Amino acid sequence: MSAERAVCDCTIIHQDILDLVARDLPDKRSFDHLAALYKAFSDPTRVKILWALKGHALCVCDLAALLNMTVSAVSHQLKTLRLSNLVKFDRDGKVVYYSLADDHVTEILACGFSHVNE
Amino acid sequence: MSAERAVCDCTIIHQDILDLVARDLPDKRSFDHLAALYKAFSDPTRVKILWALKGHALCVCDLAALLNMTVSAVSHQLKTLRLSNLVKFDRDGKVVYYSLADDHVTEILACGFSHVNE
DNA sequence: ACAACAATTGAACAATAATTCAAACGATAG
DNA sequence: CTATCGTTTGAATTATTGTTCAATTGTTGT
Repeated sequence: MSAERAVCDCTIIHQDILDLVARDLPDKRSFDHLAALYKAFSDPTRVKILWALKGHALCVCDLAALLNMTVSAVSHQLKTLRLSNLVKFDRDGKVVYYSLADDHVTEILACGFSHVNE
Repeated sequence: MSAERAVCDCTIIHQDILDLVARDLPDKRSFDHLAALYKAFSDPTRVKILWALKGHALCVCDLAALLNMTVSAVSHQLKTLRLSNLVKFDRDGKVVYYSLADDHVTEILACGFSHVNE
């Protein structure tokens, strides 16, 4: 009775393996971070932006022209990329130049891309 | 006049670099696939599932117990992982065992995880 | 100070997504 | 055949998300 019931109402079939897996499972926070990282890559527009920034720093206007999107839409996406620490920016007068934050971004892009072209 | 207006109403600042970037930009389809791949990894529940399956094949009930979630919720997520070709399953009587589809999944997991623990 | 331009922001809207609940399916055991 | 168990499915609900539009910020040139 009472609220002690587990969420899984099945017979746990492989308790031994479960314990084994659970023992060296990273903590919740790690998984949240990992998922958040992938989420930043999970939109076509954002992936295109990151890909375009791989070689050259570009301004918002360049990206908008390249992707055939409004400056506003691109800027919104750049903000989420900023908050995920995937891009950095440099202001030069009125123009803001975006570039990749570090080499990890390129690596993750390459990693996923090599999977897509199996 | 008329509808020939580009989406970007700014002065295009770096047309030369833009042409350069645009020339060897993969096609739209590639980016869609890439984003879809990352999207499959973009949920904490799914990442946990994939991580747990890294070493051992597990049944739905095991996963539900491990993640402290309902069997239904886990099954729904397994379906999206199936549709993304990230997991495969094997039926043995009433029990369905899930495992990773191929080594790429492990690689992508490792790639992201190494970035999270910079 | 003022106008012009690049970029950002916030509200609004439509589209997606994750979980819950109830019902159904598939396989096994009695 | 019926009951049971593991799993799947569909509808419903709540929460997020990507884009648009209008307004604003920040910088430069006159």
